Amino acid sequence: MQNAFKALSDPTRRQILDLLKDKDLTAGEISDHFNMTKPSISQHLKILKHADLVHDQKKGQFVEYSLNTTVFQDIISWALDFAEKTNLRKRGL
Amino acid sequence: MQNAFKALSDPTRRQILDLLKDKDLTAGEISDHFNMTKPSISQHLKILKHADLVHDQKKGQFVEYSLNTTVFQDIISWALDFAEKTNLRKRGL
DNA sequence: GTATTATTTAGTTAAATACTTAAATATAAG
DNA sequence: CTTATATTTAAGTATTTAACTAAATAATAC
Repeated sequence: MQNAFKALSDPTRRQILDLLKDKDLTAGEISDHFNMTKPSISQHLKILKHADLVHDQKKGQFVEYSLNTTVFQDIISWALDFAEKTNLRKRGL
Repeated sequence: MQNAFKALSDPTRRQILDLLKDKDLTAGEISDHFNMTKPSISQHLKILKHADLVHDQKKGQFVEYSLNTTVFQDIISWALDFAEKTNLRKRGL
């Protein structure tokens, strides 16, 4: 999860994740959604992959990207811990 | 929530949040936990405050910082949406 | 008021980041 | 095997970021 927050700090990468939430897409399909060169998007995909936020699979000459939900679940646990612990403490429990 | 991910991308700021999870602390008490100058910590606190992750309150000559859980709750909703939606879709529902 | 302590602001610098273009790799098609 | 398409890697550059020191602000104590 160390790299996840870094990866999530960029708006382009969060947009990519939003696209992948609805359906799996190839690198080219993803880059079609942005006013940015393919190499730039490729870099972003590399960072998302390294943060385990996406998974990639070769499909012939294409590379299809999909969301990996495990880190999202880690983030939920992390944030829940803050919200619960803090709110309990503030009520003096 | 736009600024929250940016704020969370820095390890020092996440450590500050970890400290505040256990108890409210003044700016000076926070900086005591780091090998870093007070101005540097002050900048980090400013960023956390601007991202609504912490709240500050003047206590005499001190400034006491505490966690604000609202953005953590937003993050939980955000991540839940990814995890749920994606997992349902992958099961063909 | 003057000095002391707590914190923030301003200005500077080094390192990291997000782009770009050009070249490399890999698969597919003729 | 040559050409075309999809994607990534490499190299360079401009912007952003995270740190520092020095100075400013604010509250307390004498």
